[in-house]
Amino acid sequence: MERAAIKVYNTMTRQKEEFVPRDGNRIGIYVCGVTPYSHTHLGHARPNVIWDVVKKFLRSQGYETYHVQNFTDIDDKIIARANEQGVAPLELAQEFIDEYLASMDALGVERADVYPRVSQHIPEIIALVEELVAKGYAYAANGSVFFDVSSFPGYGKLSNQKRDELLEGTRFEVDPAKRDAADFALWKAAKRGEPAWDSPWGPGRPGWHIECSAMSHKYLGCAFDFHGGGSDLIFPHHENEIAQSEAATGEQLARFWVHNGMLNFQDEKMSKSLGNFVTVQDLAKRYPKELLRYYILSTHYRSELEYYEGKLEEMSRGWKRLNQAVTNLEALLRSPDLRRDVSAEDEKALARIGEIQEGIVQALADDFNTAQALGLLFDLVREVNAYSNQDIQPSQIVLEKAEAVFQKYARDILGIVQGKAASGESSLVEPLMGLMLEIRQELRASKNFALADKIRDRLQEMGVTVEDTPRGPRWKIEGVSSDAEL
RNA sequence: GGCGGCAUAGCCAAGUGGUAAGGCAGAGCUCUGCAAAAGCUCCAUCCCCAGUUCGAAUCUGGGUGCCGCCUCCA
Repeated sequence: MERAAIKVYNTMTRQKEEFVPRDGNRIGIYVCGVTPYSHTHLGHARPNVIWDVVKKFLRSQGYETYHVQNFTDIDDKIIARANEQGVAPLELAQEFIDEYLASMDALGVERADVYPRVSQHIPEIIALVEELVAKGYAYAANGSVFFDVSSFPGYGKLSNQKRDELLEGTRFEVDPAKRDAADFALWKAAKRGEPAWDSPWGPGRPGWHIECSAMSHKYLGCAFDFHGGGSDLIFPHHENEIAQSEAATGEQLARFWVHNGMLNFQDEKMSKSLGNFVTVQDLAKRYPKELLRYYILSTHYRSELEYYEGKLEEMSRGWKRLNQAVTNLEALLRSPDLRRDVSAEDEKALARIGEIQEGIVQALADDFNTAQALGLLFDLVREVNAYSNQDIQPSQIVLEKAEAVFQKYARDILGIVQGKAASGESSLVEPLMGLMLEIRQELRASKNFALADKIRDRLQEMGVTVEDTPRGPRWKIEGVSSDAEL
């Protein structure tokens, strides 16, 4: 198949670069996951939905993807919270991991290929720390091991930080065991009451960044294709990962660094520590997942995205029009008397649909510009609605072509249009509605509008909308094909 | 204090040198028994100043404002 040239913005070089996979068709992706000590919120949903779309798009272009996402299930915050609640830290982590995965399912996000956890990779982590010590990049002190930042010349290359200026204006207390304040822990000596593992330096546990170096290397090797995460991870997390990994292997950690913008709530970053979050579980109960994705994808992934109460309701108006267009198109496609030929007018329509499709591919290939793709999808909405409203009978060929574009991009890749209404559902509804509308048509024909309107009103009260179109009446039940009603 | 990023209509949001996509809201119109849906038309010169250029929202310099990171964070 013909592939579009894919360009991706690389945080490392601060520009868009053409992307070619490391190994032919196979694309290795590592996206930083979460520290599961609290609820999964909308801010977490963003990178997941974005990468879900990226993966699906890349596959539609004929690539294979291998996606790794970690869980940092050993961490100060987990331990602190577990102690508060009197449960085991790993138990607490498991609880939030379950919620996290359920949240992603609720958003229609495809699972990663592997979800490695720190607690299950202690030997790999210890081996990596030992290697760094042996190579002179790290030193042990008081049962802990620190990375010696001065030993790695490239330190700061991702975030553009200068080592001398790093500590200016910092607000935290420096561990006295460190030789330099900028050094960071690879291994932390155990304190009482904390989970600990045996190591060459005594009982302890991994520092924050080391797990990503150990696990990305285990599952993806060196210089894998994409390393992703929120822009808040650029420093220190990703900078430190680079130092650890590249010092140990002598090779590049990842080829493309892809960072998504923050999701703001009332002009502030939504985050667990600020407590200003809305959980995915809660949102998924209130809104269809396709609407949530539509909202997230309506802005380019590198920009900030604003959330506020009522935002989804605002978004839903346009989103409904898109969905309705697809639903109507599919209903029309089922009607028996479509033209099978292709007129000169049809050729023009086919050409326009083809242009739109090509535009969507180009938009997604250009740094995954979902916002632009959405705009094009609305062009298609208008095209299709206008075409279907013509006096002449529409051509099946044209409708099928448009439907295929909606199916592939709006449904399969972006996931912003609801699935086809479950056909054959509820045995009686179809024929009963058919009968009802048939009678109502007869009432209208005999100008008994009062009764005809009463039927329509009463049905509306029950949640069934009836629309009289030039091609006969049409009915729909709100949210019939969704998990939640709007 | 250091390092990034952003600033486009009432709101949201694409567009990185060639004369402003798209969505929501608003106004008018068409279709319609009515309603709904849909379609059509209208609705901005791109934070400010100074440059470069035949030509800039797009490049350069200087302002102003906002956000993120430098502490856990997607």
